[in-house]
Amino acid sequence: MSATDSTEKPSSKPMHFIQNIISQDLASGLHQKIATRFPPEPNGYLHIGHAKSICLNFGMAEEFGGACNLRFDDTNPEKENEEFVNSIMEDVKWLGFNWNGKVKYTSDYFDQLFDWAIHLIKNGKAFVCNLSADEMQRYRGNFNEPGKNSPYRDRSVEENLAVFEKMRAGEFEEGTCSLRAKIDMASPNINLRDPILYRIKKAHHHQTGDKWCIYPSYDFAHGQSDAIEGITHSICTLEFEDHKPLYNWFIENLPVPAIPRQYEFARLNINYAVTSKRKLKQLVDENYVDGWNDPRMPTISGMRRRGFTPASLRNFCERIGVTRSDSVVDVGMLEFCVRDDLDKNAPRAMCVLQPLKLTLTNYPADKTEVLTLHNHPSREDLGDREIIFSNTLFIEQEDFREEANKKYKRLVLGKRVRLRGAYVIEAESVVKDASGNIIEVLAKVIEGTLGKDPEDGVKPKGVIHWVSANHNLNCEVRLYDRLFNDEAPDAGGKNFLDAMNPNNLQILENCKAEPSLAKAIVGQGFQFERQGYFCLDSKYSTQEKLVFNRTISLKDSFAKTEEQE
RNA sequence: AGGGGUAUCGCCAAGUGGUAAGGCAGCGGGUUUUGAUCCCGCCAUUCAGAGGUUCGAAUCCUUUUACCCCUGCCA
Repeated sequence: MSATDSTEKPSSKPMHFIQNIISQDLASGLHQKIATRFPPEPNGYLHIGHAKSICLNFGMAEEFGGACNLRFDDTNPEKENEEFVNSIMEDVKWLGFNWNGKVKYTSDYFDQLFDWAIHLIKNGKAFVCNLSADEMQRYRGNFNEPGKNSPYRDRSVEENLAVFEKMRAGEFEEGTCSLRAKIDMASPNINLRDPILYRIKKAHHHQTGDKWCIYPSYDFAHGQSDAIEGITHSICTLEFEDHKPLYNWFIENLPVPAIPRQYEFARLNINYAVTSKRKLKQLVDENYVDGWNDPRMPTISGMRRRGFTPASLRNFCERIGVTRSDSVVDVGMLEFCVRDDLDKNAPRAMCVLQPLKLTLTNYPADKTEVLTLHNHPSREDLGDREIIFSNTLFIEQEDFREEANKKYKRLVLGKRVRLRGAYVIEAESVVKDASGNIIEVLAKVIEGTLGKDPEDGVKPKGVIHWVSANHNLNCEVRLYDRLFNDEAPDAGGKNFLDAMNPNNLQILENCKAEPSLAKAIVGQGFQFERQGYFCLDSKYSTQEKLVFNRTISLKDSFAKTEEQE
């Protein structure tokens, strides 16, 4: 909120169509205050696509001074449970949103919904149908042929009332009958061909227990729940557009307390990922990943465990926009958003992932120095930390080469490099094992180079990170790569499992982290200098054994130039 | 007797009759004790195609094409 908003217009983001609709409704006086809702079904964990919907619904309420409800759309007890309810609440809170009042459930309205079903029956607009599922499908017709009226369509109001009451009393088996709206079996919109309002499900419900054995359908429950809650703008995804005439039919034919309006936007798709609860569930159930919150999953809980921040996700949702056209956002956009946030806010630290011993020949073996490093190159408020320097260090294996061309800006035999925050050194010789692997590098410290360039004018080629061999934390680091190699794993008739990236996880043992990382806490992101952004793993990290997840690597233009040669 | 949607740069996306914003990616260059960040520059004579209206069209009209959604007692 800035006092100079009016003068910032040229740089401000243009409004998307939902914002336009809301501001017009407010300007015209249609609404004094808007109300939205985020209506997840608790049958799985939330994913990045839900984040878009959350940001949109809660975002509109925030932006226009309205309220947003969290409402569990719990009309199908067979697929839903409390675990999902809890994870969803946690994810919404973590993203930084507060729902209006207490959590709502569609099941809170089952009594009212039942009364409204009676109302429809009494007005001759609903009937109990005894067609089986198969029969009903045949009566429904198809895209090219109109449906036929159910033989039960003309039951009397009295009979319908009586049979519906028996339905509710549990006198019929599942699948033997259903309550249907009496609309138009010839409608080109199949949703209007006498849709089901209630079906029998003798299932225990996570909120209402065993009170009901009939449950309302999505269509019969959603709009009326919106009306009960005074939702003004009911925002959903494109596939529900065909349901809108039905949504409005209920609103028009029932004595609802308010008139909500439905608006549809395009769901989020991201390349190199799947975002379908069914497929994500399959990855979990068949153990391709380590649970719904596996750091490779595009679930909100997975991304949280991976080290994504709420700000990065919200910024991402802001950047991708809201439209009605199907689109596939490049995962690079998401990666940019995390890097952007973490670069600005994550304290820096050093950690050697694949250690190579480095001995400084002219530095006393019994000497140590305490060096002070800034926690962030530009954020003084993030403070400083101390690092111990000694004559035996670990550097990254890939930061040393016996010989290299001028493009290689790291340590080369006979050449110089700067040890981050410490001295410039020059490599003198290497020690190899029996099979010719370099197991140690010997180098000398160039005197007087702490915080200064060498006096002889021979500047180091680059800077590498390091950690003292006797002053570090042994830890495990997990490097994640995309779960799929195919940018559209589930496009066409493909089996998305065939596209899985076999190298989506690399576990590095015996990494060497600087001692300050002992104070790391779950949820806090660090930049391991020159490597990327990392965070403690909430599941496997312990006091005895630190486990870090790589959230995202740093942009690596060197890797790119190397590739080209 | 099918219906409902959507098409603007590799990817998102503004634009609503006055002569194509911005971001991501990419490509050059500068700064840098992170090959990061940051900074500067380049990146759509053209808006799915074809006609038409107009002084003027991504925007209006006609028509064609492509893609997405809908035939659960799922949401």
